[in-house]
Amino acid sequence: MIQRDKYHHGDLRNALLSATLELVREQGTRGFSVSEAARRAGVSISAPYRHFADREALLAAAAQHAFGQMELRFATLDLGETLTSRAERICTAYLAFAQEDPARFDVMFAAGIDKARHPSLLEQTSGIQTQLEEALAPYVAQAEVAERAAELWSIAHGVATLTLGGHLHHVVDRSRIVTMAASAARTWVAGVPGVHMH
Amino acid sequence: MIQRDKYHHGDLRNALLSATLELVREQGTRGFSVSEAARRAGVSISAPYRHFADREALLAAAAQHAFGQMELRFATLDLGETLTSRAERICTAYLAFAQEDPARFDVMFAAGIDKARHPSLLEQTSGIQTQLEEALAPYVAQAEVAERAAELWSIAHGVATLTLGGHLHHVVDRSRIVTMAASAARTWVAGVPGVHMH
DNA sequence: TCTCAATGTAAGGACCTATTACATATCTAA
DNA sequence: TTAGATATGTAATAGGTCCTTACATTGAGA
Repeated sequence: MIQRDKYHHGDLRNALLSATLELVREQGTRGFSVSEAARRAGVSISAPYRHFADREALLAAAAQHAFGQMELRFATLDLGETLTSRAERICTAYLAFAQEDPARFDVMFAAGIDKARHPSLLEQTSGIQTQLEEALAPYVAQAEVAERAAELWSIAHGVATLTLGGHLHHVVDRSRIVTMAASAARTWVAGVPGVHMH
Repeated sequence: MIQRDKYHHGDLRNALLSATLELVREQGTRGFSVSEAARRAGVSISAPYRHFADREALLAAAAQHAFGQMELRFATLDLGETLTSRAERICTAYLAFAQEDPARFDVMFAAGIDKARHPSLLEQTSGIQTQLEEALAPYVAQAEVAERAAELWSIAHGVATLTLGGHLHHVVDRSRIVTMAASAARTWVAGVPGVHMH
């Protein structure tokens, strides 16, 4: 909630992005509404439409920002110098990113945004994929880097989404989820053939 | 769309479940509405509320039905007699299940259903987990069966959700997704320690 | 200083959820 | 057979959402 005595907000676009994440945090992606975001930013219900074409565009912008954060996270991650450490740290970092703010992760992957209408999201998806490929490149045959990166991503993404969905709650203790993710990555690495040390 | 000249529908509950899946298929989980489902079933807008407490309850019932189908699928799956074949076939079957009707899969995992309000979904989740554990049990140390099953599930789920989200589109050719899923499973199995043959 | 583009508001149409009061059909037991 | 009682439908309505259109205000540059 921002104090606003002026007619113009000053930074409505960002205020709406914040409110969006806040709302998703409180009520889930479906609970989010443009009206409520406007209300929290202290402007009229129609003001957001000056900045975003429609409800989905606002969600997409929030997702875009979140993808940027994820990319930054990976870019500044200490990967280590073995395939095992890299796979493990990527998996655990991915999971941590999801767990430290589930709403942000949901906006990226579970908000039902139509990618055909927001192709920039798919470009950012490619960005993540590229980062993974670069991390694996030194340890994996050139011809299969892309698919191997996708495999690793799938493992990380699977653990993250099943956990956030609550589907592993009865299986793996909350405190052990991270070690399970690392274990999955380690186990997978052990099966990756290659001349380089693992 | 069902012909109905009588005052009572006769099988409204099931008609609504069908309409729900049909709508999600056409317009996504967000595009679905109770009103439209009622319209397609040929009843008044308030009729569905005789059978389902609210919109979410209808979605949850559809999800429950879908979970049943998945369980049946796994129950009738030829697993083979090696850990490799089992992991591979589970992964590819999971992916096939998701791809042959993405809407059904989305209702299960991406409809934003509050599991606290619909705990039966989490029980069915446990059912799936149990099936996976039983498939792995002969090949994996007793103490780690649960976590290993969760790892395998994560791989399968990760490939399925990333694919349906379109995030692997630029990476892995549509026709190769299935082989990639199998590859991920195989690679993982190679890292699973155990006295039994793989 | 004046003007214009950007950014806000107000009002309204179309749709959705969910509730309440009422209508009709079906089932059960005397 | 028939009279409730119960299940399942409708109509009407309140309140919320999305988004558009017409109008208001402001700030920044000519």
